[in-house]
Amino acid sequence: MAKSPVRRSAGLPATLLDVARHAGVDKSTASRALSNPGRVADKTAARVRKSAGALGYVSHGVARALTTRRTRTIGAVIPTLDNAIYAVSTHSMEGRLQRAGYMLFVASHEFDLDVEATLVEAMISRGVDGIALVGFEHRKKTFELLERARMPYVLTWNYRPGKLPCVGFDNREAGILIADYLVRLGHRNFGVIAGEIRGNDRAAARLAGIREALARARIPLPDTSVVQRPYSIEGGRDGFSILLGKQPKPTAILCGNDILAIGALHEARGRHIPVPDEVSITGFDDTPFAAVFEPSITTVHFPMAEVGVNAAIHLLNLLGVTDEVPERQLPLRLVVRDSTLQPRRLERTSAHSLA
Amino acid sequence: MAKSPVRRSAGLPATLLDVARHAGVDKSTASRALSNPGRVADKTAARVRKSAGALGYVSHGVARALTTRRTRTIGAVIPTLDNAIYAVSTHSMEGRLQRAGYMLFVASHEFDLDVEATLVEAMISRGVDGIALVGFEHRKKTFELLERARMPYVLTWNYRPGKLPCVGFDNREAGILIADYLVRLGHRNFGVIAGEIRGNDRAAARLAGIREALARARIPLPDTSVVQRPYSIEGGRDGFSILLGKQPKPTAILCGNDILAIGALHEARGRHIPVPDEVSITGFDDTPFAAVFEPSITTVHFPMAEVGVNAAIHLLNLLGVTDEVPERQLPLRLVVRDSTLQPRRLERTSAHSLA
DNA sequence: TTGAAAGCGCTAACAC
DNA sequence: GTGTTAGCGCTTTCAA
Repeated sequence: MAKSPVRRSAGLPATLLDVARHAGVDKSTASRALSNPGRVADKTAARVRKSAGALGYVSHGVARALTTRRTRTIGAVIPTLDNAIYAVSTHSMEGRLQRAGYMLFVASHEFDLDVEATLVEAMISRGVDGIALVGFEHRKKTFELLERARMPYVLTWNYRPGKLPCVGFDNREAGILIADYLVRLGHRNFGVIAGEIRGNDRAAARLAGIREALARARIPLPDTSVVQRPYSIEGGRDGFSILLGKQPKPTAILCGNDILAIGALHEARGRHIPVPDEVSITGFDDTPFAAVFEPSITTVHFPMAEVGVNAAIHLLNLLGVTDEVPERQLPLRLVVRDSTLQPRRLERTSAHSLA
Repeated sequence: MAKSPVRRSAGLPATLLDVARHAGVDKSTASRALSNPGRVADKTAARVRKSAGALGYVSHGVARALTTRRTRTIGAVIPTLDNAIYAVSTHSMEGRLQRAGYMLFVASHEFDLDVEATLVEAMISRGVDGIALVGFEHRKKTFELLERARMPYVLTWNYRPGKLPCVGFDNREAGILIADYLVRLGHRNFGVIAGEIRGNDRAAARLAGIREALARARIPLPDTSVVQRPYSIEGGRDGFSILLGKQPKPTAILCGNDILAIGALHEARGRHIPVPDEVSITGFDDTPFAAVFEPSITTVHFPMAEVGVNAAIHLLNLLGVTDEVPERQLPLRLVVRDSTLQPRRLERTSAHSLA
């Protein structure tokens, strides 16, 4: 007898060779029968399938990948899953990939771009067919790794016209959108509770957009009116307290996302500061909670799920797996709710002028 | 010249052979130098490392996995990432695995256990070293796949004494905890907005716990007082509307999670039904929002992050990567907040009896 | 301490 | 339509 007889007797998982022997064919035929049934006689294919079933054969993707140079695996390197926007976009991305037979690695770097580079290397090493990153800003090393490995990749949650492989929207525009709105309402004193900007070019761009809109309206935004806090309710609370201590008091506080806004709103409630009457508060993201919080939160709607789906499509397209063309620039929408209003002073002024 | 000279010239990623040639050693030496430096002369090791750096060598994990039969990869098959509890536990799990040099596959089955089985097979096929599943209930096929592959696995978000490889808590107890609390407050008419029970044994166990607690107190819970809705704000709103239409009106509504509770609370606010005065509402999970919602929500605290971390430890332990011993049974805690109160009728009754 | 050789399980030419 | 053969890139005995 040759080397290993039917090794399943040893309790080891069945290999293609076991299946082939069981079906009385060569392993190459078994291979074809399983993954390319068209190139094999129907009867043979059926017999092989039956043997595979009988032996509980599960293909050894690692070995297959070594020859095909495809793992049917994508890597998503994200800041964190502990924030709804990345959780939701990663979820929708995975859903689309799953439909295409791809599996997704997910790894978080907690906004540390050096860790990100390490993770990208770890994914390349594991043979992923493509990689999704968040944002435009990455270490030089990250890009080098990607290039050297000729790795298809897509940058998400941000968009810029051109041939950059990205799927998202213009974050600066999002900042302008909401700041403009407040300016038009008549606000002149602003505070900003930014999330962490380091390692987060989207947040930085949003802040830049806010600055730009205010500058155009000749409204100053001193650095002391911009506080950076972690994206948490606590962060929003802190930020609010600090900004409310400034003179002149801001009549509008822009928060880096809805969580921060909720924290700010909660702190305002605790201090019996009426929102929006005394101060307007805004968020970003438009998470489901923004609509049901009391007061409901004015925010910018980000198409979280669409980011993920289109990132998946972009990658699958690059891999030649789909002809579907990704929507690369996704729509942004200002959602006006109850947490914003004209500043009081303005009302008084109007009242005066009317009197 | 042998077969391929320095193939990097072809633009292909460097292989170990390229590194070896560049360093003037055999590839087996290069291999040792890179992954087992102790078994190689320091000078040689240094030279190999330098060559690897110069060529931008990234190890081909797929090929390595074929020989070592280890991919340093874990699979997490979860219901969805679109729910904070799974997002957070998956996040913490990934964090712990990352520290140990493991990478995580994440795949969602949207509460469909047949899909789950497919995903488990896909992961086994990709050679994961271990798998984390959510809950105890799985298709027979899922367990067969796991056994046949001799795959280390852990069941999360649930706990039962014994040697079952699980990390979580007793969901039935969670249900009892909160139902008992409401019973002690004096409630006698209950409504339940359960999340989807199918394919979710945790939710089913929670509901069973609620039923058990009520039965012990001889309080009926007709099937019409239990509605199943998707875990969403909308679901909570719907459920609330339906239950409020019943006679007798429930004085307490238990929701399957905080999201449903928020939906119910929002609907109550829309209908000007005061909570907790007219109806008490509870959740499960204790997500950060439960504390800041108005009214703040009475709920059961689930240690989401701990579930993930300990699942990771459990798996790493099974793989012999760590000696750390996982906490398998995690603590549960009733968190009483402002969305619950004694039922009004009881107040009146007491008033009467006092008069 | 290093090199030579075998082989992990699979696919893909290439013959027949 | 099916079998034969040669690797994919790495680790790992086994010798030297």
